[in-house]
Amino acid sequence: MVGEPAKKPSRIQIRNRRRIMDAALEVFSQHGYRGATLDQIADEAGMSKPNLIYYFDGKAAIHVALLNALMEEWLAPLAEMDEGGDPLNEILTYVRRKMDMSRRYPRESKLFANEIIQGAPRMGPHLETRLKPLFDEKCALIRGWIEEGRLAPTDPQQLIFSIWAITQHYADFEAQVRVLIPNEGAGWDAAHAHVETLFRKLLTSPETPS
Amino acid sequence: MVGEPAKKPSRIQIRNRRRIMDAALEVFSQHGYRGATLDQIADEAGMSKPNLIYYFDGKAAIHVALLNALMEEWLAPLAEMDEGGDPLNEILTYVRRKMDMSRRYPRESKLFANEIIQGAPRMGPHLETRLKPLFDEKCALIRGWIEEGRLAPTDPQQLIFSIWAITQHYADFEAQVRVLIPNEGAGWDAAHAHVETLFRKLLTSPETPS
DNA sequence: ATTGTTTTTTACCATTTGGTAAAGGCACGA
DNA sequence: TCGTGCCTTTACCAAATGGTAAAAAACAAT
Repeated sequence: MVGEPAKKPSRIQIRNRRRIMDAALEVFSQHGYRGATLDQIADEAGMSKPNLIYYFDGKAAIHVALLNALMEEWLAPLAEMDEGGDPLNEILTYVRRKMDMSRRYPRESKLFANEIIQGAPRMGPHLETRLKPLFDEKCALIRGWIEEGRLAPTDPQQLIFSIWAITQHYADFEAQVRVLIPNEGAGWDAAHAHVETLFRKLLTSPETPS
Repeated sequence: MVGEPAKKPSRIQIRNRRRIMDAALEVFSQHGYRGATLDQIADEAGMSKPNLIYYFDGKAAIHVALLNALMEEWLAPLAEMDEGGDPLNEILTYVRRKMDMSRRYPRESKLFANEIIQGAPRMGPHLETRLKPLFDEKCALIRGWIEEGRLAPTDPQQLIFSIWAITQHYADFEAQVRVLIPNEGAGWDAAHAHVETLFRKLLTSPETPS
């Protein structure tokens, strides 16, 4: 029942695989899947095109490997939302971490955005198996908090969508934000403050005002 | 100083230009600029590839024509935000209209999203000349309302970003939403209600709670 | 019908792109 | 030092792609 021997990868393999992934992230996030070329990725990685193919089974394989590898760390902050903590604080902490990720890893955000906008043709299954369970779990957690009266009533699913939408907006629509707010730093401080206030009000204000 | 005579386009020209734009919207919004091919667009439009080129000066020209034409109607709801109306109502009306547009014209939303994510290479100038002035104008309007004490204090720029982010999310990330909320209709009613509550609370709650 | 103009098709072309074959280089243990 | 197996390069290729040339067809005006 054992599959292949699966020899452990050499130092060179590890180094080059990582270089390829880095390069692919750069290129795929900027141009989308079909817009990216193996030549670009090879250039960026400082190696030849056939050498890419030696390490990965083609363009699609690189893309899938990237998406799958990044999915884990991208979801980590949500996974860490803890039953034990203070509800408001847990959620706001999540919001803050997502904002930080948008600022520090815009390429990852754009990579996912590209993939999803185009219908998630290569990530669909992974969404089902990895994202959906986590999403459902955290929705249940939030719903529990609300039922205990520790948060203002809100639809947990929609809440999480809002958080994703707003935080990722700053990474994905960077180009637009920069046009509209030409200050250097693109007003990150203002963005942080605004987003935090927005969700704080949503989650604490007891009633929907008229 | 007159340019070309600019004869008025024939009926056939109008019809075919429109057919091409429709087809291009479909294809570009699904695959992004580089992912779209003239053959696909020609197929979708029911005509031959050289015939496309007869009507438009190449792939880039089609794309730019699409973006520029759509920019107007896409911005219309924001333009209609009126100084004379009730502040909260004006903004919530804008939010509702943006939600409707996301539901009814997801292709347009995705077209813009693709373009912006990839750095707005073909729409940059248009952002400066058409979007920025309108954005600045409406930010000033909102700032005025806040100074008159008719809205809770908020950064108008960030407010508009949030509105865009959330409303467009439902169109752009449709694939993800459908995986996470498999109900038919993708929970549009819940989405509408949630978004309205979110911004209502932001704009009316007088103080930032602790 | 005839002529001039607009529209469409057919047949190409050069470049780009993902991918392959096969030989050459290189490190490293015996 | 000599293989042996891992890594890299060179030289290709077939398909796809944006675009062109020019003839044919459709149409409009006389």
